[in-house]
Amino acid sequence: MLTRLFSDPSLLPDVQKYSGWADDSDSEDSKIKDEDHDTQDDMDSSDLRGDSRTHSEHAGEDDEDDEVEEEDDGEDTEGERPKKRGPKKRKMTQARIERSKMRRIKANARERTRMHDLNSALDNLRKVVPCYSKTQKLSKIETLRLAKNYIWALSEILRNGKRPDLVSYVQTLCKGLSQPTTNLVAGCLQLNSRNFLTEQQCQEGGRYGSGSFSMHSYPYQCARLSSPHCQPGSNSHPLRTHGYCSAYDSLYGGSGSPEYNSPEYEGPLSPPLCINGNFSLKHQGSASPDNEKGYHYSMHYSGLPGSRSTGSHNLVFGSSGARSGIHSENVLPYHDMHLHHERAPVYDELNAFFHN
DNA sequence: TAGGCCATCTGGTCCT
DNA sequence: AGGACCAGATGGCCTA
Repeated sequence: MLTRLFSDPSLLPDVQKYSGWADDSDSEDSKIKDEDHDTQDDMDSSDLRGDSRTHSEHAGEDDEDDEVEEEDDGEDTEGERPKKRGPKKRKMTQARIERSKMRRIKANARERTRMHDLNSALDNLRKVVPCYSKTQKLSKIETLRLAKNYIWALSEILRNGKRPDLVSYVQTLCKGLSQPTTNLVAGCLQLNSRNFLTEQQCQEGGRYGSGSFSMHSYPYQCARLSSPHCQPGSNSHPLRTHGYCSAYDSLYGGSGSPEYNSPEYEGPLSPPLCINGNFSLKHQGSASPDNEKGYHYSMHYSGLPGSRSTGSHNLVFGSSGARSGIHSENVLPYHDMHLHHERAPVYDELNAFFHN
């Protein structure tokens, strides 16, 4: 058991702590370590963790050490006080202490991997919201807020069946975001944040600074920046020379700037939008656990008014690609869209739809 | 230096 | 019984 633990890197931090490997002498860890070494023989569980043990710790004990400690200190004799109920305290033998430590070590390792999984899922989310940078990541809370706003914005687009104006689109995206994140989104969408700050954000502006926005200050780029059209210097647009590619422009075919309306611009969607409601994520060949799980996201807009049929055009939004006229094979999974930078046919349809 | 963000540990609770 | 999930505590790192 111990051999397996020591050979498992994920368990090392705890193993180090409980084995006295940690060299941070005044840390909490070392306190626990010292206690362990000082009072192992007659130590109660509270010596190990500072309070009572959990039920699971009781549960892990064998019959071999079911010695029961003397009930309190003899105060409740002769019926002066009712006898305490519940399981009697068991003496902490050396073996029990060791088992307790091992349970804690394993639980810590599980918790670490759980949090790592959560963080990798959050990283995947960062890649599909409008602002993505490997170098300067959005914080967790801002990622969630932006994702919520983005979903809402896309839902509104589908519900209304028409493209919103840039300002309201960005306003939706930035609702509830901090000023720095608002600036970042503005950077991605090529807007000066002063142009679209909500009234509330303007009132709160003092918290985050002047509200001014500098393209040069935030190296955020859209998820599809590696596309030739998003590469710095790929054309003369000053924003592009700084490496920015507008998600809005990608989505709407470049309405934000006249030059983007030129036919040769084939800016890809960023982040990916899948019209038939199925959104598949395949990841790059990492060994992340997410890969093995084969995420498949489904978004159903059928409940939204007008989402089934949007009037003058023939697009029907629903979970069934066959019914919608957009076949599922026409929709590249996220992996393909991000790695190969090819336009899926559905993008043309989408752009045509928004250009009507 | 204060505040924000994050990773980790920990104990409690719930579920299978 | 053991694992998943959660929230609180703590300390480190970074930035304005």
